[in-house]
Amino acid sequence: MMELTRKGEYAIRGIIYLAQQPPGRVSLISEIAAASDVPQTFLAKIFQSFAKLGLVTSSRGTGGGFVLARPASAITLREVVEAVEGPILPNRCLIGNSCDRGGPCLVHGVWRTVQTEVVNILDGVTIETLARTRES
Amino acid sequence: MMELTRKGEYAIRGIIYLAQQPPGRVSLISEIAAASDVPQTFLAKIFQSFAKLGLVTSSRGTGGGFVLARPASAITLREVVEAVEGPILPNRCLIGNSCDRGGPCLVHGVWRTVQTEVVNILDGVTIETLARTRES
DNA sequence: CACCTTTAGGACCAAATTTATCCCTTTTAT
DNA sequence: ATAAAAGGGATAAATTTGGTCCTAAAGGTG
Repeated sequence: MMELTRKGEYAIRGIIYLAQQPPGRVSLISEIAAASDVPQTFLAKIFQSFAKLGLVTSSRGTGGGFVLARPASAITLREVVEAVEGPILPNRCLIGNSCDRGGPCLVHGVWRTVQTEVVNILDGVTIETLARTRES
Repeated sequence: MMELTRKGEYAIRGIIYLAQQPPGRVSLISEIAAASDVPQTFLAKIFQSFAKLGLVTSSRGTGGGFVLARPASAITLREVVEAVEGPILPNRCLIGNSCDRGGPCLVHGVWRTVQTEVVNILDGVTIETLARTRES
């Protein structure tokens, strides 16, 4: 359970690739897709999300492509994951605290703890850190 | 992301109901389903899994039904969740450490941390605790 | 034994989600 | 103009989710 989907994996691979380019260097979606080993059209959708959320800057036409909108050290893994997978919510009842069935559910507190922990971990990892990691 | 499915929710509701019964009291699947507000045939499958894993004891025929196989204090939320949702694996690459694409993936360590944290949280909560919780 | 009750297990199915692909539009540089 | 790129919508196959249904097996009871 709790699995990241392909979309999430692709998103991470793609943005790490961008972070590994020389600062300011514009990358084509075709280039990122090839390097990250991700279907190009699918990755294009992912980067559209990134652009809408302000994680990357896109430009069209000749010489266009994608660049990080902020330093990689200012983009967290949480932002990247949530950009394509939505908010980290281990249980539906955490949305608006609506557990239904009369009264809050008994596991509410546990899931809130899980959510907080996972968010903290992912917030503590930047794309810069990942881009520099050699292994592990 | 990371959402528990209905199956997981139903599993938790069902086993908490069992834990709230007087010790040794046998419950019918129809009774548990009605009380937990879960489709009966679906819950039956869930309790089959519980029985196979030794979380509950089942008996057939007149007077049959389900009882906890151990004290509720000795059944963790993790066991219940994993019984129906499979192991807690935030990323596929944690299965056998096979990240593919030549070399371990850069996020491997992060996902392992997430996995460990979540497992620890869920291992720290017993069904007895949940059964006694009034709210939150 | 015959019959009823209850779980076990397999087959099946509809809906939702995932994992894409395709095509046309818009923007921009030359 | 034209070519190069991303933007955005429609579509679709595959997989997963969320069930249902039917028959079998096991265990009591008269």
